[in-house]
Amino acid sequence: MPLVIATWNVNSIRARLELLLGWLRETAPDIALLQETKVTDDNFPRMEIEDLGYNLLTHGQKTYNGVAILSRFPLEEARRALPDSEGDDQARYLEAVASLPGGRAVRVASVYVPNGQDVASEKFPYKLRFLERLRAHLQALRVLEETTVIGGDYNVAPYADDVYDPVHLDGAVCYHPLERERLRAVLHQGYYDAYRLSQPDAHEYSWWDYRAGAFQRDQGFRIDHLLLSPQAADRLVSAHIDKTLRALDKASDHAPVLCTLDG
DNA sequence: ATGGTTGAGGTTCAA
Repeated sequence: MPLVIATWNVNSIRARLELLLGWLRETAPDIALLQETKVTDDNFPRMEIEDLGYNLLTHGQKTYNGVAILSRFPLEEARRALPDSEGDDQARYLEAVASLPGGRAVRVASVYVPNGQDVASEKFPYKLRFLERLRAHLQALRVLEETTVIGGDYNVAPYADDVYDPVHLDGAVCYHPLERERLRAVLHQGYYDAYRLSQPDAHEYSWWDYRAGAFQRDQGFRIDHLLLSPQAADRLVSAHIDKTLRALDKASDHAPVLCTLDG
């Protein structure tokens, strides 16, 4: 039975609820990893999502950030922050183990890497530190040799093929050499970018600015990723970006990214 | 063109 796992920065779960519910009904991912829910856990629209057959874990805060995991399978071992997060109260990481039929399991996480705002702002070094903490945690997970899918808005385009104008954008936030290096450090220790593994030569993006007609001009960045452990990469069938969601009215500025694993 | 748009929530900040 194929297993479909998606990541999507919804840019407010409440503003996007009708779009999300329609997408869940039509696309029916087995597991959906959501970011920028922008709501505290007590105000999360649980019932509408649970009514579609999903188990739900949330980790949110007021106004900003917030992550969630939706799963057709039971979720266990929830973790709501990266290790060494003392002094960081931003809701950006949620991890759990989904128990699949037949005694199998997949560890998943929904991560919302800080945007960084501007290379000169104090938010940029916070972004770099967050990426390093993420790298260290994924290194620790790797020794478990599990099927693991870390999905999210990484706010980093790793390579030149992942932005619309790599020459002009070099050094810009989300395509600065220091953050590309930090994301690649995650990849180099043995995690695989599902989309790039499935589509080595494609030029598609997952985020387009709301402003200046960026989507119509296809001036985007591929910053939303599904990172696979070697055991998950072994099972990868395909991956794609669902750009149709970005074209709808009341769209998020991000499109969902999906992968299919076999077995 | 330091503009442009969206969301939350409050008279601006973050993306």
